[in-house]
Amino acid sequence: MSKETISIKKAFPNFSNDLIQEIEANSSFQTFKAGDVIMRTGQYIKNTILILKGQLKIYREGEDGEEFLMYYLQPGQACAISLICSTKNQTSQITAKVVEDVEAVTIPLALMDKWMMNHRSWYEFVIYTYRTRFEEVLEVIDNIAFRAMDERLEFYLKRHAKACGCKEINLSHQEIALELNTSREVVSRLLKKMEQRGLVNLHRNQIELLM
Amino acid sequence: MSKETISIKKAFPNFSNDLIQEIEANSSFQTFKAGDVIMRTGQYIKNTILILKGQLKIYREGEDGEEFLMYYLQPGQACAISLICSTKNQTSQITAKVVEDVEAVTIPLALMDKWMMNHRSWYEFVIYTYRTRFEEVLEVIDNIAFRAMDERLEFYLKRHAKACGCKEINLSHQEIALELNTSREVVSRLLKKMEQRGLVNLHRNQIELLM
DNA sequence: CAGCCACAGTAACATTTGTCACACGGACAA
DNA sequence: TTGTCCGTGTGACAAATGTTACTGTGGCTG
Repeated sequence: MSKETISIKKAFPNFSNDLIQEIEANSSFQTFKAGDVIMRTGQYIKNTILILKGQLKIYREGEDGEEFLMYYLQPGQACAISLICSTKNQTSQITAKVVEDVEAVTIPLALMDKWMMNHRSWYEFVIYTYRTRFEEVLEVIDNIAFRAMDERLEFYLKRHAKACGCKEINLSHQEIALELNTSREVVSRLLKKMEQRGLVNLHRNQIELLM
Repeated sequence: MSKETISIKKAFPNFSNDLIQEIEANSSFQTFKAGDVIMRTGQYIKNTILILKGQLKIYREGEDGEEFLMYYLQPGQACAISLICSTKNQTSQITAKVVEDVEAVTIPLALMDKWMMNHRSWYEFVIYTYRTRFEEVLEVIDNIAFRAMDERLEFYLKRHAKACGCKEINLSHQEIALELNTSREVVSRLLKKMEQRGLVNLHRNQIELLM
């Protein structure tokens, strides 16, 4: 068994052996460096990307270059948007940026439809991806529609901690401000209040979560 | 050809004859009155609903009963959420309320998977629904993330006019405020400004769009 | 007609968020 | 060491939005 097969199996344990063979025969293995932008708003989507290793963030871009974080992609996941856009020659509505170096396989969109019909495990994966991403996006809407910045910041920090699996968040206030589409000063202000409430400890380039 | 067959054919022209026969054999025809709540946050989803006539609005509910409009459903459409939740015994994340009296067919979720495999036109419909709803939700995120209330109000009015196909919007300021999750006074204020800019004419219970 | 009610307008004020200006300290390089 | 960034903290102010309170008006009903 090739090294690649093993890592696909590991990241996507529910895929059938048939499917994994097909993936290997038709996909290309790629790596991306932290900071790379894999997909950009307005670009045509030609491939679906399955993440084997690393981490991506998916965000929406405003007209004046503002960012707005939607969610993270991790090993065993795929970009719902790229799955959705498959049928038509669609342009991407979002931007994907590498957070941690990524290993991935890219699959030509043309195969999507075929696999949906022929591979039960692929079908289930796609439906599952749709569902979970849709739910995630609904949660994002809740946050910006119903909650003020202080709650959103708290939510953001918790989500980040969960994604990286630790309580130390190594981000500058500026970076956080970008992802929440607010300003650094506001983030500093709110973090200071959180520190006073005993929810975090603040260090240079690091926020220690106490929740 | 039964009356029902005709209206399904009309609302869903891309469905194959086979599929329509299956729908008729397995679905139940239902009507709902304006104001009815068809689906509510937290409820289990047992059916998919295909709209034949009328109009629904889908919104998200906040913890304190706030509403937040996501999109409208019209004839020829189905609730993406109900399609998505199909596989698992999922509870609804949204609420659906009837705007104009609705005629619809409801389909047991159990058939979804089967049809996905056996009916190409159903498969395409589902994928198309996913895609368009996802895009719509992304647009909603743009609005609340990047735009101030005045722009959101403008967008809301335009969308509403489009949905009802006319330039006269028969809504009170209070109703609009609910859907945008703001207060009536704010809506009044902004509408007044829009009137001064010559974008609308204001009447009792009616807003006339001049854009 | 009188009374009631929903809708709309508006002033005054509180709160939240965004913006500008500037100060401080650590890290690092010349 | 000195100077230069970068990240952070903070005060002062502006703008947008939420809140409270009150007014007027039209339509409906008893």
